[in-house]
This record gives sequence, structure tokens and C-alpha cells, in this order.
Amino acid sequence: MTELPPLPEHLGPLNPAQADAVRHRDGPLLILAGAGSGKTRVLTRRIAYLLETGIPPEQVFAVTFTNKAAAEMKERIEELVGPEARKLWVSTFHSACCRILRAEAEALGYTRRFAIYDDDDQVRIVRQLVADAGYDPKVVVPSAVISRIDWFKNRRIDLEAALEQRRLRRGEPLARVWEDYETQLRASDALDFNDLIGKVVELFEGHPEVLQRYRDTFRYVLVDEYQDTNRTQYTLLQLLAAEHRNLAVVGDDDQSIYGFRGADLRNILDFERDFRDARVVRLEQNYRCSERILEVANAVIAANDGRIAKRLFTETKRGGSRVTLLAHEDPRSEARFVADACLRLVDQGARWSDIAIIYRTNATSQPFEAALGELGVPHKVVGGRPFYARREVRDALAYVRLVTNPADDAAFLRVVNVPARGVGAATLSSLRDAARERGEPLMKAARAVAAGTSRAARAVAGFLRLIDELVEVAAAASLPAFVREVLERSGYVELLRAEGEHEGKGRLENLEQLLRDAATFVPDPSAPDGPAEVLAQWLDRVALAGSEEEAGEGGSVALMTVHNAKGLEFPIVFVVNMVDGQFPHVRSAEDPDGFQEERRLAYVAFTRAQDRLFVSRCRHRFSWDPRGGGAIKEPVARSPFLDQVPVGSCDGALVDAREGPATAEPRRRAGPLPEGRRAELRALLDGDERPRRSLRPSRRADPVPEAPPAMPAGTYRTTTIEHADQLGVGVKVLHDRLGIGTILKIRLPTLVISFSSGSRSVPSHDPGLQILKE
DNA sequence: AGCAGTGTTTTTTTT
DNA sequence: AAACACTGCT
Repeated sequence: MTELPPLPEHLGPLNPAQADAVRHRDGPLLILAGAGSGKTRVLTRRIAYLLETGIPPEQVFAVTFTNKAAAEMKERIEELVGPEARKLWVSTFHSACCRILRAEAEALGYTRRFAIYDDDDQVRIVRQLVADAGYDPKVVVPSAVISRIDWFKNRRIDLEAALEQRRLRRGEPLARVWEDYETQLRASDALDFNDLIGKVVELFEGHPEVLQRYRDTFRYVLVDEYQDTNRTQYTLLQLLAAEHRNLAVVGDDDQSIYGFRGADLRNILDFERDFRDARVVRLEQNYRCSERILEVANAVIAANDGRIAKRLFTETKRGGSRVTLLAHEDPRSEARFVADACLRLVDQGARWSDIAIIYRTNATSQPFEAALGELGVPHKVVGGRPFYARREVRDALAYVRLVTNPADDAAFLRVVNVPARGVGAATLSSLRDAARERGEPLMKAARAVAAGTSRAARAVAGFLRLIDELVEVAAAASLPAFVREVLERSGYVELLRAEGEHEGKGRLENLEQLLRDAATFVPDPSAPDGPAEVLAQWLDRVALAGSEEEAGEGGSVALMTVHNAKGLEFPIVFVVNMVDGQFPHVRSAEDPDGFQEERRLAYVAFTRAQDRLFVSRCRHRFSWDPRGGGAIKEPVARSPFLDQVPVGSCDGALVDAREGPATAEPRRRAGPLPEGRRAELRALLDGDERPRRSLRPSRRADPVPEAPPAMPAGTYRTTTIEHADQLGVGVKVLHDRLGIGTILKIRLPTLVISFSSGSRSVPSHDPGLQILKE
């Protein structure tokens, strides 16, 4: 832990810059805080100091970007000032806005029970609208439509404005679909994520008396990660702060990594122009990273232009061990190496929770999870939103949503026929027509249809009865009891039980977790009581945050994306899969802004490390041969960022990741980590600093490994099947339900196998599967 | 009409 | 791994 010594008082050992930032009271303040410069410390002290000087906690409005950061900040302030801290507004932009809208929704023509549509709901809605409008979804791609709509909303451009500014032509498919989308949301009493912010801006602009109320309430506004604000959020802040001007923002232009969400660097770059009298404080002393790590991170970010001049330095962590650059044959050997290294590091006294594995894209976690699991390394994939995004969880939640808000069409469409109850495509489409004609929610249209006697009408009636029952349960039962009833009465649990062991089991477990989550949910004590209220709050939490039990650190290695790692620090960090196309990602490579953002991502990733940093890449990746030849290995080039790393700060003892030409060259084949390299690894991690012969990277130092030993005859449990080496098209397998079959295709983790009963796709880790070899 | 089963395609990052 | 489109069966 690189903590400053504990403070006797609020203004204890802060460096002069930090103290300035804390002590500044009224008027605009810009804090430029480099990575690890004690930003959170300054923010929390500053709030504590404000309270100390007599500002009532209700008047302080602090916004962050993640729930984790908000929770941490609250906790740390509470440590400083005690339970008073609970009266502060410390939350994310989205939950703060959600809270405001729940109170003020009527002024905008929504009810207080408005639904929140996440991206999945958005895409479903748009897909329908595209089809209704008669466009080809391959041409007018729903997800692209959403991302363009979001693009506009992030920049505070609504449909009207977009048309006016000629950014959109009237009659263009996007314009048409966007309009339908807004109509649909309005009719469904629903807001999307961006609306949460945008509608508050609209509220403030259109209702001066409401704005005045909030200005009077929030006399001190603090914003964390200001470099990640978009134009809409910026406007919101300007509106709130225009009168009292007590706006304090903290940020680092080098850590702006949310461009895809509309983060606009101008917000921070122009702060001094927006507020001529702004006080500017620079926090450039880093207390987190060792000097060597800092050198590497600084070298990478130095290539960006248009930065606010600043250079991070350290006095407390001079020197440190060299940053280790590694090259591996393929993702599996990379993962194996990292897992091995974790074991070794823990042998040397590190705790599991000291270690983090950081990558650019979620998909990268997979081989690492497998390798860590194999070696028995406790690990946890942090973030993403694996849990609430599960289909079964979303289905269950859709029932809950529909009970809370009968106008929620997205929820209706999700569950009318899940489990199947006889409401098919044809019935549904007539329902939608009826609803659209009358501008009513689907539930209403369904009521009309249900009066009939046809088979379809009876099916719809059955569904309505179910929802009505659930509405009654909701009014009386506790939250967990209600959720349980939802699962039981909907027949969902039964459906999963029938689905068979493998599929259904994990899903059932997820639903149990959902129940546990409902059971442990603590409603806001300051909000009104009652089942409906608790239910609504729970839905907000679920929509805006992840599962809370995620935080249960315990003792495990953390795996996460760079975005999820922001704001965190670890003694030991592996930044993995530093391969061209992944990191920097291909999708950003084309435009210069995107590329610079990738560089900032690398900067963020590196600066998470306190004491040891490993950066690794591989030379090949697995991919799928489109001609059906099975899984193939493909050469990949190293990340260009590796070339900016200063040699003096690095240890290339294994095989330097910068070795070889930047464009990929074809290589032969994979194999286990050779014993020679294993020995090197051991020496390296055991802290043997003697120069080694192999220090100089050489192509010969990395010999072509031998082929993996041939599989002896016999049968194998499928834990072994995860290794593609042992699979091949044509290999015979035995499945305990489906019998003997032949592998047709390998698309890990899925196998397509031809059985006598026809071909099926089977997960490669299906425990009922064995390889037959003669 | 409804539905199960199969085959095809696809993801950068998150509130 | 999951969402869709397509097919053929009931």
C-alpha cells in the first residue's frame, strides 16, 4: 500500500498542492490530478473540510462515473466526518439524475414510475421499428442506429436540432427510426440511459423554478473524472453552477478513455476559459507507482498531442524493479505463464488480491480464466455486467418491470411468451398493430385482444392473469418473496428445470443469486416506505449498478478490462494481450483521436501498478478458419505501444515483447512453455537480478518447441478437450446422451459434432463429452 | 399458428 | 455464448 501516513487532522500531511485544493472554498476550481497523485484523498478531504467549515451536507453534490467510486468516496468521507456523511449526495451522474427525475418526472410528462431502458432494450425496440418501417435490418443496422442516436444525445443534440443543423436529412432512415423510437419510448413511459441526463437538462432549461430549487440545494458541486464528461453532462453542471459558481472539478486529460460515450476533452481543456477566475491546482506528484513504472507510462503517453503540460514524478518510490516485457507463443501459453507467475509470486509472500490482470477487451479474459482455474489460482472477473445481462436474469427482471410499470413495452415483449405460452409471432404482430394505432401500451392492447375466444386470445388472457396476480403479490409481499413468486408463477423455474442439467443448472443458480440480491437489498432509509417503493428502488439499482456482492474482494486475483481498472491500484499488474488490433483496438486505429485514446488506455493500464508491472503479448492467436478447416493459428503483430517503452526501464529477460518485426511473420506451432524459459521465469521472479546470458533478445533463444506428446489411446474426460491441440476435425467423440459422433467444426468453446441423430453444437467443456482415440 | 431444432453471425470499451 | 433466421413438424 502506498498510502501517506495517517492524518491527525483533515489538513494533515498533504503536499502543498493538495492542501491548496482542499482549502479552496468558493468559486471555480480545476484540479489537474495525474495518476496516483492522491486525487481521491483530495476530494474526500475537501468535502470533509467543507463540512468542517459549516456547510450543511445536503448542500454538497458530488458526482463520479462509477458506482464503485461513489461508494468508496462516501465510505472514506464517513471515516473522516462520521454519519453526517450519509446526507451528502455522492453518486454517479446517472443515479443522481435518476433520483431527480423520479421526483420531477411529472413536469416532463412522465410518471414517477418511468422505466429505464438499457442498451439491450434499446436494440430490441429499434429492431422492431426498423422492421415496421420496412427497412432491411442489414442496411439499417439496429445497433448502429442506437449508437448514432446515442452519439447525438451525448452531444446534447436532439432530433429537432440534428435536422436543423443538417446533420441529419429529413426522410433519412435514421431520422425516421429515431422519431419512431422517441414516440415509442414516450408511449412506454421509458427513458434510455442518455435520457436520464438529457431530460434533467431539459427539465432545468424548461423550468427555471425547478432549476432554482436545485441551485439552492446544491451549493457546492464536485465532479470526479471530469475529463470523461460529455457535452450533456457538461451542460448540466454549467446550469447547476452558473449562479453560485462553486464548481470543483478533478480530472486528468491523459486518462480520458470514454470517447465512445461522448467524453469530450474540451470540457477539461477549456475549463479556464469557461471560468476566467478559475483556480487551477496541479497534482503531479505520484505516490503510487515505482519510478520505473512511471517512466514507462510517461514514455507511452508522451506521444500524444494536445495534452495539458504536466509530468508525473515520484519522490517516494525511486527506482523499483524493471518493467517486464514478455512475448508468448499464443494466448494459451501467455495465460499459463501468468497463472504460473501468480503462484510463484504468492509463494514469495504476495497475496492473491495484490495481483491484477488487465486487458483491453472482455473476450481476453477467457484463456486466463481457464489457466488460472487449472492451476487452482483463486480469481475473479471484475465488472463487465455479466450478471444482470444474463438472459434468465433479464427475463425475470422484465416480469418485475412489467408489474411496476405496465406501459413498459420492452419488458412486455421480452416475456409475453417466455416460457412459451402460445403467443406467437402472428398474435404479437397484431397486438403491436393495435397498440400503435391507438398509441397505447401493449398491455392495454392485450386486454382488448384477451376478450376474444380464439386460441391466441386465451393464451394472451393467461398471461394477463399472471401479471395481475403478480401485481397483487407485489402490493403485499416483501421484495424477495415477490421475486420468488415471479419465478415460480411465471413457470420460468420449471422451464429451466426441464431444460436439462447442463443448460438449466447454471441459469437456475443465476436466478438464485438474483433472489439473494433481492433479499439483501437495503432500501434508502430516507425514501418513502412500502413494497412498491422498495421494488422501484431495487429496479433502479439493478438498472444503474451491477450486483453489489461483486465487491467481495476476499483473496483472489482480479481480472478486468482497462475501463474497469480505472481508479484502482494493485501492487502487481499484468497487462496482457498487447497485440496490434487488440490493444490498440482495430476499431479505434483508423481515426487519430481513437488512436490517442488507445494510448491513454495503455497509460491508465500501466499506472495501475504500484511495484511490479508485466506487459505481455503473444505472436499468434487462435481464429476460426472460414473454410471449415478447424481452429487455426494466425500470426499477430505486437502492439506499437511496446516500441515506445524505454529499454532502460525494462527487463527483457524472458523474451522481449518488442522482439521481431512489427508486422507479423508466420511461425510454426505452439507448445507448452519450454523448460528453459520456465527456469528463466523462476530466476526472474525470485528476484535474481544478475544479468543473464539470454538478456539479449534473439530469435534463437526462442526455439520451435516440440510437438505436444501424442495422446495415448483411451478415453479422456473433457477437461482435456479444452486444448485445441488434441482436437481436430474428424476426431471421434463419445457423448453420454447423444452417443458416438465425429467433430465437424471447432469453434472454441463450441464444437459442432455430427451424431447419428444429426449434428449438434456442444460446448467443449461439456462434462458428458469424451474423446475417443484408438 | 406455434414451436423446436439447427445453422449463421457476431462484440471495444460502460452508465 | 447468445441472438436471429430458417425449416419442417404438429
